[in-house]
Amino acid sequence: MAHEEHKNIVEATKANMPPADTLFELADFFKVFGDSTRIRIMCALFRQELNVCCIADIVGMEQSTVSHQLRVLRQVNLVKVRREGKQSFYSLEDEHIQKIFEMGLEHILE
Amino acid sequence: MAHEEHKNIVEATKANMPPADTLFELADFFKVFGDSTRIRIMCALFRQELNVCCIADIVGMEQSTVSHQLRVLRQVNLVKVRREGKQSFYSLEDEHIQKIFEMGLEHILE
DNA sequence: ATAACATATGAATAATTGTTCATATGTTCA
DNA sequence: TGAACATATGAACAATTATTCATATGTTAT
Repeated sequence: MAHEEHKNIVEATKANMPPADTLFELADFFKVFGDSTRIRIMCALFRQELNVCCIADIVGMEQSTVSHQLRVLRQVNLVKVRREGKQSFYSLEDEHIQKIFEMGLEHILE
Repeated sequence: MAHEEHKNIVEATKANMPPADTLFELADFFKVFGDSTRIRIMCALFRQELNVCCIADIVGMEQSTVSHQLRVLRQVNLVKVRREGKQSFYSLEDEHIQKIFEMGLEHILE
């Protein structure tokens, strides 16, 4: 490839990309979907809100593990908490989640 | 919460979830989106196919790094290669990618 | 055949991250 | 107040992973 042409393509492409920090944020967001424990937690929450020990039972992991991961999910606004007495009920925060899930499933089931 | 009720919710939720291995696959798929270098590579490929050194220039990383990450993207069928002489031209394999991107952006820009 | 170029790959390193154990915090009820 | 329960959190460890350097492979043109 000619040197000039290369340069042009590079510059034009760069100019059309979202700002770098947006893309970093985006990667951080998807990172949250990249763990099977978190995926299973979100999936469990599709039907209804659940408290922590139910979630732990469903995904078959320690309560502590689940608590840690719920914090991660909360930090990126994917789930929210509702405190009721001793229990914390978690639910999905965002309707994008189900759509993102579906797209991912469509891809891997091809 | 009563012990019985807990058990019922747990069982009902488990029964309605996709099989565990599907969810593991799903997590592995999203893991690929969870790295900013790969995100930037995919983003660069939205406009047109590109060869490896163009991509390296655009994302500002070593050719080697980009090659490694392109392999990852190829392994999960997110990009494909077309060889032309000395060069390898990469392009997006799947139209889901742009939609998944958009959903992620919608979420973080809220 | 050899030089020049483009890409791929293996090994090593550094950094990130998921899980667990132990324990702290917070809530309810006797 | 104290016991029992639900959840959160800190520290430690193991495992994964992204990047780089060095080099191998493959292609073109002289």
